[in-house]
Amino acid sequence: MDCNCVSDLLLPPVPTLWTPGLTKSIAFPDWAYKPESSPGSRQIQLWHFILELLQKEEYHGVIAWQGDYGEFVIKDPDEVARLWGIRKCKPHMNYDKLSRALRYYYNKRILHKTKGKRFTYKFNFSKVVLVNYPLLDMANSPFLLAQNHFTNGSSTAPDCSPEALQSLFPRLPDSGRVASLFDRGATAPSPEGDKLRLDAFPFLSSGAPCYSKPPSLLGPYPRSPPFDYPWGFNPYLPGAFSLNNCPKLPPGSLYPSHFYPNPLQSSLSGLPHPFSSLLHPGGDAGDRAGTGPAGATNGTVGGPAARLGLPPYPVSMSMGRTDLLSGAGLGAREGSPPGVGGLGIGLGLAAGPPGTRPQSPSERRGGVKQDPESDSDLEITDLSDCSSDNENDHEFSKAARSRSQIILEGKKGGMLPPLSSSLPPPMSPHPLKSLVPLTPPRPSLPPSLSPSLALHERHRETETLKMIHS
DNA sequence: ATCGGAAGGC
DNA sequence: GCCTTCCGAT
Repeated sequence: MDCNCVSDLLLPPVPTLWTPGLTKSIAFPDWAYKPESSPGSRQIQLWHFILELLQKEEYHGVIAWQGDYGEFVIKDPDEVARLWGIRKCKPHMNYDKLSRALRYYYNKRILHKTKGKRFTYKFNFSKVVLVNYPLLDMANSPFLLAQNHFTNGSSTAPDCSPEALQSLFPRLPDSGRVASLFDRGATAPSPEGDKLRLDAFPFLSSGAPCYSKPPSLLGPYPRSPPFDYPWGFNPYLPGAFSLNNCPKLPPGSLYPSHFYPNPLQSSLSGLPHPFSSLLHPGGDAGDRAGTGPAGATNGTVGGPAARLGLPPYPVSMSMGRTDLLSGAGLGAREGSPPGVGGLGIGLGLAAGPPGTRPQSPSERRGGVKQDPESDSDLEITDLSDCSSDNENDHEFSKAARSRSQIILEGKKGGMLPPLSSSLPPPMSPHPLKSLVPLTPPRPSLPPSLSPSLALHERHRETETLKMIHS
């Protein structure tokens, strides 16, 4: 009766942020990567899963960001339900049940329904962000200002209560207290404590303009599988993303111009130093990735947002190897060394050769693809590993598939307008502000191209850490 | 289509 | 705790 869904077993963790060239590790606390950190369950949670789908271009025909920031549309309810059913080994999952689970999130304020719009829901980013910056004192942090930003300016205040936090990460001893951020280190300088504090605040480290790596969601995945990465790089090894340990970029890979925006971005950009400086290092962030403002600014504080696949702009990337639905558990794509996707996701490679677009499940099922079997490595349709409580289980996938309809949109990707409205000035200085050393404008040249710069960064990082610890 | 109560599984 | 399943109501 065991569910041996490979999706929950084989997928490697991925680093939170991926900074081409100037690599920087922004790892969340270990517990955040563990399936057990999901309350009451060691399995993936539905909202994780939804976010996971949302960030994959190949599923944009099924589910995609649309409308307001954080708003998404389930274009193919049956298909989403099917995928969810596969993931959870629930062959009889359907949209009715899935939507019930989504409704379950209403009370938890993780999601809410966009009334009047069919199959349209909206994430409450306060929740999502909190999950990733659990130690932030949202009540006193400028981050809070970002919250109302995502609630359409209306209605309810974000649920930033410690209780709410606990509901998501009950293991947190003292969620929501920024004080704990420092107390912990001062009193019990355990490695864990240090790690927790430092990792929780990427912007305390280097002010490097990080590019957000397409997130793996707070995952159902085990976080320490032996896994071979290309170029001899394993992002999950300690220090893998430290500045003197830059992963080599695959030949021909360039930084995509479409990294994730960050729902916090506009909020943070309105903040006083250090956030603003982190967002616009050197006062010029846009030239780095050759894009507009959204291009290079989302990484540094993009950890939480990116990790969770918050609304992409303008295009999201495939999850590659970490994409269970892409068949990670069923074997890597031929021709790709294992792990290419792992980094490729950050480089926009996993989606396929340049100029190509991964075919969405809907497209595939819809007959666009002639041979549905030929790309079975991209989609898990085999439920044989799942426990079965029904003799007709094998019909499930088929039936669901036949019900699915092709829903293609003219536009690619989940286009979302960047947040344009400005936030009110911060209510109070950020508690971390005084701890962050002023950083000079950063050169735009990625350290990967400049070893001496990398050394410089390393030194700076060290200094920063010293300051924090002192 | 959407909602939420209720019961039950894990 | 987080769904899954079922179902009546709107």
